[in-house]
Amino acid sequence: MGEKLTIQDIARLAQVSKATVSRVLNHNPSVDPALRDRVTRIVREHGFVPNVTATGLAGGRNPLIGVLAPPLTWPGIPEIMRGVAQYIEDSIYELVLYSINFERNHSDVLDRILSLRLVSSLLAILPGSLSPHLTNLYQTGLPLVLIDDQEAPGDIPWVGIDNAASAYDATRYLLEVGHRRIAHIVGPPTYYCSTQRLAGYRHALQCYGITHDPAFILQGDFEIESGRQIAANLFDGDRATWPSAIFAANDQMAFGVLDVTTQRGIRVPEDITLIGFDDHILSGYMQPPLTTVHQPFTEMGFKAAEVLIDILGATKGPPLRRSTDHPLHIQLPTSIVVRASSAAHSPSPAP
Amino acid sequence: MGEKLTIQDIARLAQVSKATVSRVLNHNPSVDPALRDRVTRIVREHGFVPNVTATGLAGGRNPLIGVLAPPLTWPGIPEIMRGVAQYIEDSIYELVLYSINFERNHSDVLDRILSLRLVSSLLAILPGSLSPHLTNLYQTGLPLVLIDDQEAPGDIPWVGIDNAASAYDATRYLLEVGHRRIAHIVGPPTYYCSTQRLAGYRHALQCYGITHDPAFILQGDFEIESGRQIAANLFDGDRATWPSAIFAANDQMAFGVLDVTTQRGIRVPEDITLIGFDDHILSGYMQPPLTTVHQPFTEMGFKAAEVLIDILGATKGPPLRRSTDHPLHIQLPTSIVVRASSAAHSPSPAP
DNA sequence: TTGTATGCGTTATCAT
DNA sequence: ATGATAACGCATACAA
Repeated sequence: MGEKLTIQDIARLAQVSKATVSRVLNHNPSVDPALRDRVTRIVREHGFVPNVTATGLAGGRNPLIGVLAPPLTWPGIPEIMRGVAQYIEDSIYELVLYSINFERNHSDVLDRILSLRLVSSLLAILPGSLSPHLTNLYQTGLPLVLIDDQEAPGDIPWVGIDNAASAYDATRYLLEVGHRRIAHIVGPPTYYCSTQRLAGYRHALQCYGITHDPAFILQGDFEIESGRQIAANLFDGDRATWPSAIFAANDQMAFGVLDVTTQRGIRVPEDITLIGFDDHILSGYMQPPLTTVHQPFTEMGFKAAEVLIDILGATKGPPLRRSTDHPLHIQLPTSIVVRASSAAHSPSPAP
Repeated sequence: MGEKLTIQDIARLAQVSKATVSRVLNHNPSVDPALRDRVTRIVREHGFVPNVTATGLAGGRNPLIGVLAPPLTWPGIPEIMRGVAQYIEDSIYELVLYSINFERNHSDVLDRILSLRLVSSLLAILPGSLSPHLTNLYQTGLPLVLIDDQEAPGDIPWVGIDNAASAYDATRYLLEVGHRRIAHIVGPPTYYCSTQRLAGYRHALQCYGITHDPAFILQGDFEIESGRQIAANLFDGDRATWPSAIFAANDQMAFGVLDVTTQRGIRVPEDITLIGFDDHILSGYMQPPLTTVHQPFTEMGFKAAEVLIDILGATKGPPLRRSTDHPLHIQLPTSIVVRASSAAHSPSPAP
């Protein structure tokens, strides 16, 4: 099993030339069926697997997919990677993981990765500051798929969710259980997902004919601490000015809000209803458990891997054949996970 | 930046032969300092990086480390991977991730991985049923490091914790705050860590002169449901028979216990004190937050990567030079994280 | 349809 | 100390 067989050995055993073995291995149609079977049998019998290194050198392409990912301890990343790994596992590809540390890595790291010529395709997860560089690389032919909610999707194949629609749904959910005074804690304004979620929130209010109250739009930064400060500030005000519900643009900020309500004895959802976004793995364990918008992280990873491998499969060696259709953007559906932070009752009977 | 320079190009630019450039690249001492500088400068100017594939084919070794890991959504795995990635990031190596699904993968998958000859070294995390196969491969020269608590460490380089000592510490902690009736929920008996933790528990009781009560040794299986059932069973009994404290061999079983205490209105820690093992990412968010033994997952990953790369560095090409010392086993220290499940008035941690 | 020969980019073994 | 040149294992253009 562990012997280092080469294509030469198989050729000798099958009484054919290396070239023929190679053709069989690569499913070249111009090979006699009988011969093909004989070679195939011997290959299988000996468990021969072509040396990836040699194949890569000779043929150009190798079955390696580079995955650029933030630290695996970030929320949602393990779930995404699980999906990626799941799809790749059933393919002929292998996964080369580049765990990037945004505080230390710059675009030269990306250059080095590609210079090694180990991987010739990339699946980038939340590339952040690397985005512009990746765009350049894509223009020059690098097969690339993005999972990114910080930048608006461009020409690059992209997998994600519809942030505006999801935020619309979350807000409408609150409206439908009777809330009319709904605040929104916004994420960093430079993030695409922040502005989209804000837009969805606004749109929902508009649809329900609710006049927009600027005091209910609260600027956060996705960190738990910002949720804490915003809540403290809000609850410092006269109770009459409080909203009856808060829609936080991510779960972490909602955690911050919960921290404050717990400290001050403000009841959730009786005094104030709370809904987050992401379905963080901790959300179901909060006190009370947090209602939130579930992001299908695993499915996103799975789909992104599928898209990339599709692109690779369609490629007949360099130069890469690019579809001239509109850019490939895949939006996966989200869903609202109702938990106790919103489930108790409606504050006022709906009309 | 993206041009495909070869060693030949550099040779031409530096007016030397490929061989010399190769020597400079590989820090071969037998090269004229002046020449070396000239070549080095040109290499840097052009950002030349040798093609990994070609290097691997010609030289045998490549800078690739295969990491065999369970699904990234398993407890502790992202933390371990974070440590692994952190160390590898600062080395010349790259990380090839093989996410293995224990329900589907068998040892033939391992064979295939090695047959590809992509990676020639492995870092295996909780290899489970792959252990015997890995042992064979190690015997035949595969550079390998294990992070595994299911099997007793053998000849293979190994990174982990001292389960017996850690369980001893946990039990002693309970004894020192006054408990004398301490139950232990044991993990699967086939796991090395289970028997070690049980041994540590027993040893601590012994040291405190406490007679061993078989009724306080409860057989679980590391799953949350077993904790639930054991607790239900325990609390069904006469209150006089209850222990005053429970030491669960992992946090998940402790979660199950907490589930039951909450349902039945049993106060923790007032009525019963609880301590777990692992410091699961959810433990600090339980109600009440769970006191537990912290496993230094990130450090374990970091250290394991360091050990493997040390081994690789000591290797002067195949055959691998093996140290004849005693097997390399590294035990990292654990620590007890005291939270409210064992300390009545400890503040609840901020998320 | 099949075999021969060349090349992929690098390292290593010879010479010089 | 440096330069040719032969591997490394495979794919492929070309010849047969």
